[in-house]
Amino acid sequence: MPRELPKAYEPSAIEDRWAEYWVREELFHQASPSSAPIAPLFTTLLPPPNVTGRLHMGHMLNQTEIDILTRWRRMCGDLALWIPGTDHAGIATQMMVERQLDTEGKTRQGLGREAFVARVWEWKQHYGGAILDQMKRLGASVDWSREYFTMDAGLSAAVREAFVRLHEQGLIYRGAYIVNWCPRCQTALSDLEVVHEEQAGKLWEIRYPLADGSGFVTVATTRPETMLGDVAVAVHPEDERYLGVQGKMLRLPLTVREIPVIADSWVSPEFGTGAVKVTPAHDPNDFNLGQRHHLPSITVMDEAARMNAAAGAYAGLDRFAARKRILEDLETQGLLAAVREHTNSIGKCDRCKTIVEPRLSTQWFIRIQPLADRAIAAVEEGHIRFTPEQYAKTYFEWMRNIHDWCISRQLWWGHRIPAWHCRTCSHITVTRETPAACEECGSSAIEQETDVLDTWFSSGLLPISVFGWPAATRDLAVFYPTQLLVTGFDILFFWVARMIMLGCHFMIDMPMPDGSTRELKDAVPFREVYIHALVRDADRQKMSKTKGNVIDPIEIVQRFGTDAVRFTLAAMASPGTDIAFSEERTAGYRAFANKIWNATRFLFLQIDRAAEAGIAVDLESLPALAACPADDAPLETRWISARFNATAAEVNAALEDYRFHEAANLVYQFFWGDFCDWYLEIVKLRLDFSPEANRKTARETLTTLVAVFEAALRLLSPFMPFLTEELWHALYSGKPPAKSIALTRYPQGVQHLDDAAEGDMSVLQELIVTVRGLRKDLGVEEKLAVPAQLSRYRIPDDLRPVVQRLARVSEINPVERIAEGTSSRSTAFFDVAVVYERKIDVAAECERLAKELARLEKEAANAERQLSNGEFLKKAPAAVIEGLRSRAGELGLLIPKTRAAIENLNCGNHQ
RNA sequence: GCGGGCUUAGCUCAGCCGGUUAGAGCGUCUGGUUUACACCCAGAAGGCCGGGGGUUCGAGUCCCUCAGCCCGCACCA
Repeated sequence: MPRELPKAYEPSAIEDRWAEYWVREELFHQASPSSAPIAPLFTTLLPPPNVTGRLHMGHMLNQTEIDILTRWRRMCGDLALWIPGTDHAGIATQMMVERQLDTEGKTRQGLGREAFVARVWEWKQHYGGAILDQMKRLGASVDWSREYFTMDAGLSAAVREAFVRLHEQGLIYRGAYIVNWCPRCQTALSDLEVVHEEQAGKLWEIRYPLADGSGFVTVATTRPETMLGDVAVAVHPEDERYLGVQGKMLRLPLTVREIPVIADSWVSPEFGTGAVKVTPAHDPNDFNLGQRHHLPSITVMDEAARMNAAAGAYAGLDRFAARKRILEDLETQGLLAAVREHTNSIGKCDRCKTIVEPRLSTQWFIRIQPLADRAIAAVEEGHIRFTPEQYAKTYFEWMRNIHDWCISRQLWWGHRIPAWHCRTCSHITVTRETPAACEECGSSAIEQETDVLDTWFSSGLLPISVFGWPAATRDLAVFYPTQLLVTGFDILFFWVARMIMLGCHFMIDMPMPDGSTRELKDAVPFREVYIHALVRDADRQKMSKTKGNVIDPIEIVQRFGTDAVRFTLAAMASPGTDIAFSEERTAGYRAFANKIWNATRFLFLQIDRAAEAGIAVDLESLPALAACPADDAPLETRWISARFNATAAEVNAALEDYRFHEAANLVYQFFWGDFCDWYLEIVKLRLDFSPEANRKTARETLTTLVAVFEAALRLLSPFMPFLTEELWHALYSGKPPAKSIALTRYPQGVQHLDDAAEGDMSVLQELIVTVRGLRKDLGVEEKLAVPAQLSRYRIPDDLRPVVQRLARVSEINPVERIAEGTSSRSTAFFDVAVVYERKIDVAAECERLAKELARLEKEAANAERQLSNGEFLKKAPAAVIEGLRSRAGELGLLIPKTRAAIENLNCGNHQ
């Protein structure tokens, strides 16, 4: 049956079809094995994108990397399981729906909690799948039957169980502390959800009069509006300037209150005036100070950061309006002593960029130290390995300075905290099942906590919850710990660190499948973490909506094809280095795909021609053939097999270490450089199917050609799954040995399969390239074949036509000595000359030779020096010395040759 | 303040455990429709590997230092 491919590679024509096929056929479904698995496991979780998300380059990089590894491991014979899902993303999703309501003139509050949450679910059903649909289109080889959502019933039950258990263990507490508060979202935030920005601000110095009228104490502040909540002024106990005022009372300006001057060594005398106002309700440090000195707290702002009744005349003003007014009033009263320029770092809400207000409020916290201790041990003891390694350091840095985790959020969308407040006795009941009455006093007047949990609480449980924890499921027994997590550094603390803490904490209590006690090494959620880089634009700028330099992966994919974009990301994904994404590069890899496409067309043409001559390729035995050609096979056959095997071995080794860029470049180099540029061109001469030709040669050549090609497709498959799937199916013309190339075996390869063939071939290649260069120098027209002379080397007879054809020479004759007056080149293995009447540019040639000679002499001197150095001979490895010796031998030959050539051209007279 | 990273060809980047002549893609220049491919083929030019010092038989690679750029973390009002 003739195989036909359109002339040009058109990715859009094939990709949708295969993407749909892979999902429809459930090719990547991985059930949990019923007995102990015989193959190694390869399990990984998709970092769950927000349901509100649209796919961006970061997702695409992440998915490309995981997919390459998963497809590779699967083809290597592992039980490969990649689990997809989405995160409910509390604040982000709530904001999205609120914005939608806003366009309808509605508000969340107007709707009420229940209706609002219903509305969010509705939104989720409608739009929440978008990002996963995009993922399907990109060919991610995930098990769709295991898709999760962090608010699914099962995962919600796990969340509740985890919360209750931590509470029972005394690791969850509730209390009034200063937290980061977003006045727009009107919720508490964890430290991680606050992003700090350096900003030019002011430091105001304000005079607080002594109550006895004996003068002032001048305080310095960046937040004058909070002064209305001041309860003291603090100075360093040994600060001589203030020794006299310690313990005295001050009159707080703009109010009728009097506050004391207290002494605390936390105050640094160098900063500002050395006197600091103390506002426990609006600053974390002041809060601590207040606790130490048993001071009251006065909250002067409401949830929206407007001044409240306690702010007296300023009540109702927004915090910044209040600041302005207060400064004006102080100025008027002559109490503003100075205004200084001051840069400080301002905390903003990660989601909405509103300036965060430290606020005293009652929240739920996790006592994190015990969890952190174990999480540190897990990495220290090597149970979890980070790549690149430096991230382990970052991880430790954070873990060792960790603060308790504020897990309550004043939102409606999320996992509601399983705690019930008793209106009668105000006891709080925390239970797994919704209680009917207060566990303390039995009153039925109980109400569930209105707060929900931080989104990262549920995603932090994913490695256990996706497998059915707290139940002791088969999945959990088999698949936990997972092998690998691939993610970006931006969620190292948010997510990776939390999974390690929560995973270790809960799983250490769960016995191993055989009933033995679980050790830390088996309690970790994953054994390896690979942190990938950031995708930037072509100018290395961070992509951002405000800059307008966001590259939409879908748009790029439409223009260049998924395979080309995947390959670009892989080829640029050197661990630890950000990716400057450039379209030119992607265009280059589409060209690569097109190159393979056309090589395939050539191949099919040959198969058809052979078939017409009655020669058939045995497709069934193909995969076995690429490995090991016969000893008496032609050089190019042995060479391409050796090259393929070496490439495959190196690709496997590179993937083992997450060196995606090396793996990709190796395949690229092999396919384009070795296979297309050399092998196909050589083979063209052997593929003679005419009756008078040697049919055995033709058949064997064709078989090797097809076998190597088929194996190379498999090698490329994890990187370019669509193209390879299409061509592989086409090769087998509708009768493939498997449902997908993704289910075939990955070539493992062997290094040094045939070094002799590689060595011989590289001399031949050098010869051809050298002659081409000579032809060019002599200005020989491209079409014209000219004679050449060769000494010190004998071309194998069967390759003579190949050299003639590829070097474009009419005849290449072995000679004793190259004739005088011809243009020649010498290498370590041969001297070759092209005979052509056209005069060469003698001056240019002399210059080239002079440069060449200088280079060779320098290198020779260098080699000489090393080889006469006793220390070198004593300490350097034998292979290095041997290599240098043989190179020195070559140089000893080349230098006189080059000198002779210079002589020959009479260069001295042409300078 | 603490921690980390980067600086190699015009551009974007590779260069693993230190080892013979530092690579790729793009761009540039020259010449080309040859049994698939102009999304192609052939050839070429282009590098004191940021500066300085050290360790070593040997340094782009290891150490120190300086300069420039970037990124995390942090309660200094």
